[in-house]
Amino acid sequence: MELTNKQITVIFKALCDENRVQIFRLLQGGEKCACKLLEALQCTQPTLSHHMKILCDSGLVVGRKEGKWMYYSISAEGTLTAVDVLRELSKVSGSGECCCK
Amino acid sequence: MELTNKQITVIFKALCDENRVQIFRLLQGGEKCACKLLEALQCTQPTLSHHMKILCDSGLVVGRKEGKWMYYSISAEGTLTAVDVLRELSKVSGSGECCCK
DNA sequence: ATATAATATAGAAAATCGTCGATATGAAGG
DNA sequence: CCTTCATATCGACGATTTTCTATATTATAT
Repeated sequence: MELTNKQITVIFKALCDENRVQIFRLLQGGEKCACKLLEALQCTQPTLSHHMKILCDSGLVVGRKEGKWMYYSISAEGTLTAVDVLRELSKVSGSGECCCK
Repeated sequence: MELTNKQITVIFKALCDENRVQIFRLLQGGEKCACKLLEALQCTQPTLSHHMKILCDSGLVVGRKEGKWMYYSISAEGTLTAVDVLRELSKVSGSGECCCK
């Protein structure tokens, strides 16, 4: 896959904000319409729209338009990628022949 | 485990910055002294110190003091927790009985 | 066509974050 | 004790992010 450092930050930026984590948890209950999320979220509609854009850009969430409604859900592919990236980053391959003595 | 939304943001904030991802990748080679990281990082020493604090606060990295040197390494426990949190967040348990029709 | 309803975009204010230079802390060596 | 070296903290500044109000877009219904 080989993501750049920049691309990695875009993924994890999605989970850097409390509101977005809360949205994520709401989506664990399955696909939700934007209006349902808005009810739960104590913020204005443009603010929700902004957060949904960041979540979708990260690939962790996908949106689907149906008529005038937007439905959002957790992306199985996106979250798998994120877990992979995190596990890859966690791999330590060296012994750490340090250093300044 | 049961982390709050706030605690989750602290974990992923660690990987929201390109420099910190780069530091993480350097630590994949094993424990490194701060001075080694500084050489690789094109930033000032206070900036590196600031990033290391955020990385340690996230639990993904641990620091060890030895004399006047600080050694940093990837935390196996912290990264496992992070992967767990991410996998837990990715679990969809509902069908999404939506919604506004 | 016009009105209504859901969502997105633009632009600005406020808060947060990343960065720096200056300085403080703490450990080792003369 | 005094100096030197590695790292941490402080205070400031610019950049980015979050949030809002106002407005635009797009789809449905009358």
